[in-house]
Amino acid sequence: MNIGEIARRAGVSRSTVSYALSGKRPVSDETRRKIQDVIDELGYRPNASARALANGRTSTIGLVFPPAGNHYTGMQLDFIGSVVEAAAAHDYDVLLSPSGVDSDRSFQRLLGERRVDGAILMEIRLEDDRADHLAALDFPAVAIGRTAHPESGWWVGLDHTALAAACVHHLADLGHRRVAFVNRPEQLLRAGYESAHRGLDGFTKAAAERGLTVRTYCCGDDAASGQACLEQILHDDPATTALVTLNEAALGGLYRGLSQAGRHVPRDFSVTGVVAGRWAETVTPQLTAADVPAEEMGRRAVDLLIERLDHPGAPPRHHLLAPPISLRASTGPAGGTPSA
Amino acid sequence: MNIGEIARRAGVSRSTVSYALSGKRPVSDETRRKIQDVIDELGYRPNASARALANGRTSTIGLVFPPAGNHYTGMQLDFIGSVVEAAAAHDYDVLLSPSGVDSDRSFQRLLGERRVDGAILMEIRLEDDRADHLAALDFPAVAIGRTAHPESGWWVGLDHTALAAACVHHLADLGHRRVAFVNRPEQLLRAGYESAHRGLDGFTKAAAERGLTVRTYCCGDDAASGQACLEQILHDDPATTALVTLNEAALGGLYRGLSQAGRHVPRDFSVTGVVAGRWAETVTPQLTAADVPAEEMGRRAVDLLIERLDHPGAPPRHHLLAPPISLRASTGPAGGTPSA
DNA sequence: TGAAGGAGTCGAACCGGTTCGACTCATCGC
DNA sequence: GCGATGAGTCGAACCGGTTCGACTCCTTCA
Repeated sequence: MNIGEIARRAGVSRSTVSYALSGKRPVSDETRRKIQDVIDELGYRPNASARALANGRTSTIGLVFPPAGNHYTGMQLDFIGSVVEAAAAHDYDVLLSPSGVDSDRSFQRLLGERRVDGAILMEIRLEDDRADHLAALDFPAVAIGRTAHPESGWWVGLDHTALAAACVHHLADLGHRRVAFVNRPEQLLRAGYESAHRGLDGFTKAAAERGLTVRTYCCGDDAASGQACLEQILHDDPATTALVTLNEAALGGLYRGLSQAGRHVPRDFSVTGVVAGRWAETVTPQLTAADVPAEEMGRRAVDLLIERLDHPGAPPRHHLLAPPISLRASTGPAGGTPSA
Repeated sequence: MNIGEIARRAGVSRSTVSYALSGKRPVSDETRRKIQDVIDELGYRPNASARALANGRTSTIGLVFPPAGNHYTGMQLDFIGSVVEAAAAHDYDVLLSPSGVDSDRSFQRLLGERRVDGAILMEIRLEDDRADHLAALDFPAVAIGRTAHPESGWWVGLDHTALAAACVHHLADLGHRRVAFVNRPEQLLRAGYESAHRGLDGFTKAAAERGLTVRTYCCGDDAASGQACLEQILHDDPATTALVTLNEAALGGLYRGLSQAGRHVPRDFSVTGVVAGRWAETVTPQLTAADVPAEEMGRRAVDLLIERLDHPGAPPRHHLLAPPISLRASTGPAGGTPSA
């Protein structure tokens, strides 16, 4: 069941078996065939730990994902799925690492104990100690999201600034003048999550540019918070006629709040934002939104990481994506019905 | 940076360092302190591959999850998150394995190459070759779901039969007489997915028991399919006043279909089913449903697996869960408005 | 015809840990 | 005063691969 056993049965040395498998030195056809027969017969597969120990590569990448205590959003699910799939295509496995409460500990496991060849980071912050740490170690990593200093790193990012601005322009073009912004939870904003910050930034600037009256809100990642947030919005300014949101998980709650306030979407109230496409389609009316290309981002992150692993010392590369707004059914001209 | 370096700097042998770390043999306080100082100074962590090679355990469990080509449902996301979290609590990492198109290949990676100590299987089928294969190998595995022969295995399951029946009884108690069942996609039913089969079974039997008129449907895992399915239901029997579904991802589409057909939930039409709680709460009105305790199931699966790893040869254990129906807002008495 | 070179193979060292047997040295009981 | 006991330590073997250097043939070409 190990390489020695194969060698014995095939009547060759262990190194010959190794070379027959790796092809790193020539092996005669006859020998190769004999070895292959034994391998097929016994169903032999080389031990991954031994191989990793010998050649220093684990063929595994780490996926560092958000604290498990929080809810996961559908977008994160899409990232995970696409990363696993893309990694498999390159013959890499994916090790999940919760960068939760004790993020140091799991980092130590991944890097210190050499469990992975490289890492993909999710839920990036503008000032991200994990990213800094990895950069300082020159450890092969790719971020999904970009820090405040994006030039020096490897990442795949979404241009949240531009996307939020595009949402504002879309609403302004439809004649909306009083618009709310529903962000991720306050605790994430305080922690410096880049999507929350850049999205807010893009929203604010574009709104100023178009002379809109705006209010901005943080909202928990669940339906109940979304509903509460919407009540607050209408309480603070009943004349609000539209909102932009980054908060996928709150979307259902926002819709519920609107429906209970008697505002029809899109006749009385327009909703748009930045959300993964398949989740935008689950609500009624379907959400007009900048669709987060989660699958593409995961795939590109893996491709970049593989490239970095294959070419150590290569200069940093990155992709900044800015998908267009998909027009669905949740936005319409302002003033269909004057607000109560 | 390896154990020999630590030993050299501390002026002891490699084995002493190993014993100081593992505690498997006594080491004097003074020696232990010297070693610890060196370790702290250098930030040493033992190499996981070397350790795995030497003691035969990787401290990693494999999570075999569904084909990536399909959409993931929120429930699956919850499983993944809770499994990772529970595994971390036991000092295990989680390796994701897509059991996709080429499920043999990734199985070979996991088991043949000894990348994991044990495995957790998701999306179980009644006749599940993966489960059979693992059982034949006596490989430590725990299924989330149960096959047609549940006595012999380790698993954490949901009593879909009872849950679907409970939904039927709930609707029958409210006076509904014509009820539809919306299952997972036909391809999954054909493949023998246990939740689809047992759920259908429980629905059919309970409906017969209560003398209901029923139709059953398969429905794709997305909103568009849900909407189409609902149109079909009302086309086939416009007098239908309620439905039971196992299809979380189609839920938004079903609601949209109802709304577009002018059926108000719950006044004209009741909806219930088996869905993870936090997703039941994102739709409006919130879904009265048997809440899938995804988090608990993931946690219990990990606990069982750890137990099995720690006590090889222990007799099979399992948990069959049957959470009660959470009454929310999507069901009501039949006949509120006679159907058009 | 003999040196050069390449194909094919082997043995040994190595990767970085763990663990077993053996050794030394105190301590203790009789 | 001496053997038994156990704490503390070391060296060597081992886990299962990879890789380097060296060796043997067999061709090829001067």
